[in-house]
Amino acid sequence: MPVHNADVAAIFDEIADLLEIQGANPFRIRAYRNAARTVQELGRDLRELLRRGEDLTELPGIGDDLAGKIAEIVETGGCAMLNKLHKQLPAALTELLKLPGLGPKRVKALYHELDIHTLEQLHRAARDGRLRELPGFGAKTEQRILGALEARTAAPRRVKLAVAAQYADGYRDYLAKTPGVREVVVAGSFRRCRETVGDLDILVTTDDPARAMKRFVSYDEVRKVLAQGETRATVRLASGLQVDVRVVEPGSFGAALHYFTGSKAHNIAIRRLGQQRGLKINEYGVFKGDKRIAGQTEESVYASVGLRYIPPELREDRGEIELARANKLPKLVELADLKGDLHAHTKATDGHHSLNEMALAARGRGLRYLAITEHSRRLTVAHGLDPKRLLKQIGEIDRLNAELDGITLLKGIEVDILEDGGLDLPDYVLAQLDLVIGAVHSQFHLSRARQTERILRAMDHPYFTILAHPSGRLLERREPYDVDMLRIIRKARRRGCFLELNAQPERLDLLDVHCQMAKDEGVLVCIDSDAHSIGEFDNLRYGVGQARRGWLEKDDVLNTRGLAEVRKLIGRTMSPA
DNA sequence: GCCGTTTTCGGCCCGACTGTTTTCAGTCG
Repeated sequence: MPVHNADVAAIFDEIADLLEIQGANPFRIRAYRNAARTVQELGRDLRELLRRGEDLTELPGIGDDLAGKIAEIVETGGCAMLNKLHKQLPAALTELLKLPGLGPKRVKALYHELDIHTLEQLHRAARDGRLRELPGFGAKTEQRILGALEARTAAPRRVKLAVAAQYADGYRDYLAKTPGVREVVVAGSFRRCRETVGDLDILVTTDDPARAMKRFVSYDEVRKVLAQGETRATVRLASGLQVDVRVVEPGSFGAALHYFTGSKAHNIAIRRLGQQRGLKINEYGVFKGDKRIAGQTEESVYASVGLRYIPPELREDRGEIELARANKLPKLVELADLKGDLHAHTKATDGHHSLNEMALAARGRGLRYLAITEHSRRLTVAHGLDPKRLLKQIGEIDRLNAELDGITLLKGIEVDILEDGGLDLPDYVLAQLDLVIGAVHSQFHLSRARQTERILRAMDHPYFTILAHPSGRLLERREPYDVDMLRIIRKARRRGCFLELNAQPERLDLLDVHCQMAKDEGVLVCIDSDAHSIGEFDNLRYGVGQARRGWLEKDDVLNTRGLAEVRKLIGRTMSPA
């Protein structure tokens, strides 16, 4: 079985868990966790890096020891150190750590005092009232563990960004109406535009903290108050979503917003910079001794450590701090930069609105061009178009364009890439289109080599313009297929094709790390709604968020250009080689 | 275990809330 980056990360995380239960040096534990994160988010395959003989110690947080362990895991699939730990502690203990209220100290106590090392044993002991006898445990802790065990299968862990937005907007508006409240901002991974969020983090500044806190916990969607203090509280909504609120006085707004936006890794890096300058940075401000020298705005926090303001989407400690110091941060693309959308469907296939309705809706969003790209015949569930129906639509688009004012429809197709890399429609039809989007909708489980060859071959087709949703993942439902993205991106550069960043909330595909890779290789990305109805043009905002997480600037995005230039760029790829 | 505009050794971010205590450890973000 090939070893993936995620497998290496899982091993490092398990080592960290077990070391934690053993009470090892916390900084050593953190080193394993940092390495797991680095590997997970790398965007390039460790197998490839090793094969090319690249030096893994160049990666942040990877030194000689961890580089050696990565090589060992990639080669053998296992890790001697983890095996050794398994001889000392049962592997299942790491499952216990995932329960709320159970950290390393308590898990250690459970194991040594009660010989508990599985969830089943824990469940039995909690029911029998044996947990409360342990030092550091009590009746409440026992109840909490029991509750967590019994609710375990319920409530999905993370929700898609677009779903979180529905809850976030309502809660924010409700809090903003509280007397005394000045600002309400949804921070956390939501503000950083992560594709999924685990909870909502809301920051409130107010002159009357007690009143704001009281109002927070009495929101009508609150099912349970999990914690409540004077400045911080946590609730669970009826939907299962967890929401944290933090209340600070207005003078701390910037520092609190920075702290509450994260990411954790970014915050740690910033605080370390502060420390080096003799400053202490916390959620109340930046302090020199007892004196607050910054914190009213986020800009002031960054300035205190000699940095330019860093947009939330970049705050992942992936190199943004070094660029901010050198004043070389990218000027990220914005929603208003988009001039068109190159992927949409109508009711001719699986969409819900007509050509005209889609055109008017797109124009209403300020777009100047919209490509109609139906599915092709092979996708029968979507009522995909055969040559005859596609030719008919081409005629309809030509007629409609003659009438439309302020927007132009482009003629396209989202054609299936067949298993052998061929396209699902004949050349004589594709030749009549403005653009051809190729998409993988079947055979997701081919080997890496075959899947990559399949896509590369499709991209060699003279009419191929854009690769749709390049990884194929569906959040929470389907993992990305195994492909060599760097080869695909380099092929796109040679062929003059483009990669789509599909803005559907469950896709958000191109992934952020691959956006960066495309940018580095000089390949333009196209942010498309893939709208199946007039409301789905809203999704472009999530596509832009993802692009920003991928460091893309206006010039890195194909459809920030006007129609004439886009025609020129896509026309170049359409001419048969 | 990593790392270096003070360092190849000695550091490594910082604070709130809960429950079990009777001054604080553990957990969480």
